[in-house]
Amino acid sequence: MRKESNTTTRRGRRPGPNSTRQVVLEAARARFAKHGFVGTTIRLVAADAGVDVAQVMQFFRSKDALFAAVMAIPESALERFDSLYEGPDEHLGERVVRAFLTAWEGVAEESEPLMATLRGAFVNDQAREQLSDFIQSRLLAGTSECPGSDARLRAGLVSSMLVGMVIGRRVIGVPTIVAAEPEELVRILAPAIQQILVP
Amino acid sequence: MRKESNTTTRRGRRPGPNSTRQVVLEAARARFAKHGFVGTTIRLVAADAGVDVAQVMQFFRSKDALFAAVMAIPESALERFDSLYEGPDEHLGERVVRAFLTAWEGVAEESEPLMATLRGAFVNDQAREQLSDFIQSRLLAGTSECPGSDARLRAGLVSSMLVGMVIGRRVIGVPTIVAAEPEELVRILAPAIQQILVP
DNA sequence: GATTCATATCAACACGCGTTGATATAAATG
DNA sequence: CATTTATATCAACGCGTGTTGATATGAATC
Repeated sequence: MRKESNTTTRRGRRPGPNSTRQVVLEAARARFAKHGFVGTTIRLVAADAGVDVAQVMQFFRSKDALFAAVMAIPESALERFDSLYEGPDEHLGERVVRAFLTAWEGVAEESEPLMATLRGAFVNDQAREQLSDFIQSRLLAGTSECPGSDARLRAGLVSSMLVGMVIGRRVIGVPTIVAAEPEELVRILAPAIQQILVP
Repeated sequence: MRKESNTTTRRGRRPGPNSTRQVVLEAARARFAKHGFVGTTIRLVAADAGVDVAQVMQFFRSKDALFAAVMAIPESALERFDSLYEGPDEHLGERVVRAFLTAWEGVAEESEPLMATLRGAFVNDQAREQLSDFIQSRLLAGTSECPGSDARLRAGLVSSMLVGMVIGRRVIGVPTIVAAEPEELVRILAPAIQQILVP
């Protein structure tokens, strides 16, 4: 021990701006969102990022860890659902439908982790649990839960069904649903969702 | 040419009852339904059926062909949706919800191909198309389509959302939705579905 | 009994995957 | 300059996969 000093005396080269790590993460986000967990290979992600394969393993420890880093749902997406119950009750359905549409179809930084989670939920346990939690309790985050009611079930069903709509639009690619304008979806679905949430 | 005879004079051993083929098909159906396309390996199917791996490839030509044979949606499931529009209009929503629940949760012979198609739709193009067709036009099979209306979109949305509910129940495993009784689901969802279908 | 075809078994192939180790370059410190 | 650490590159391993070919057994026909 040359330099007793403190418990931590940093020597040698300092960590850089982690620029390549960021590049890899973005490439992985896009791949996972478009092709799912099994459809995405580390080799492809590395190629997309213009980086060696081993580099990916050095930054993230494994494919699962990389996926976990990708599907961490960003704060902006969560906030979108947190304040949903604030406002007039008669427009709750409309706000909920809009929240789902913009969260899953908005900017890539927000929608890609959600798509990755969605596609991964069929194959990866961590993604399945994350999506389960999201469906189960995200809509309820802003409400006051009264026991003995079926509010939990109703909120879960709404989330589950709207996720189903997103799947029809972004995964299965049902022509009619894909072609529909967001506003048209809101017009059709809002009353039904409203009816489920506030019976 | 020893025996000129007709163009087809069958010689040698006759095809048996294809009993093992049936065993393989059932094993594959169960595997594909529970673990999806990529989660199912030919070796596991063969093991389940107590059969050699090469046997599976001999009966069905490839893994894709085996999957195609599995996910052929059985007639009984289709009929369930064909006659849905017959009956009083004010109970249409209820009938539709019930049809989805029994089709996807009924006897294995009917529900397993549907589950296999559903899980495979995220990874296999053939399954994706099959599910797309199902969502798009199965609910409309019994109705008279008037042009210029959005009946197609509404029916597609209903199917897509109810598939979403099934996913929450059978794939993601959202606790509250899993625990719900089918009758409770009908009670909550039927009015909303009704409202979408007959605006 | 010889032939012909259906059925079954075994061993192997080629491929892509996630992952690892050895090693080279580059930058910041003593 | 020497050392330490961060970053990058190369080549390979072990494994499981779908798929194939050679070959044996069994039953129906001539």
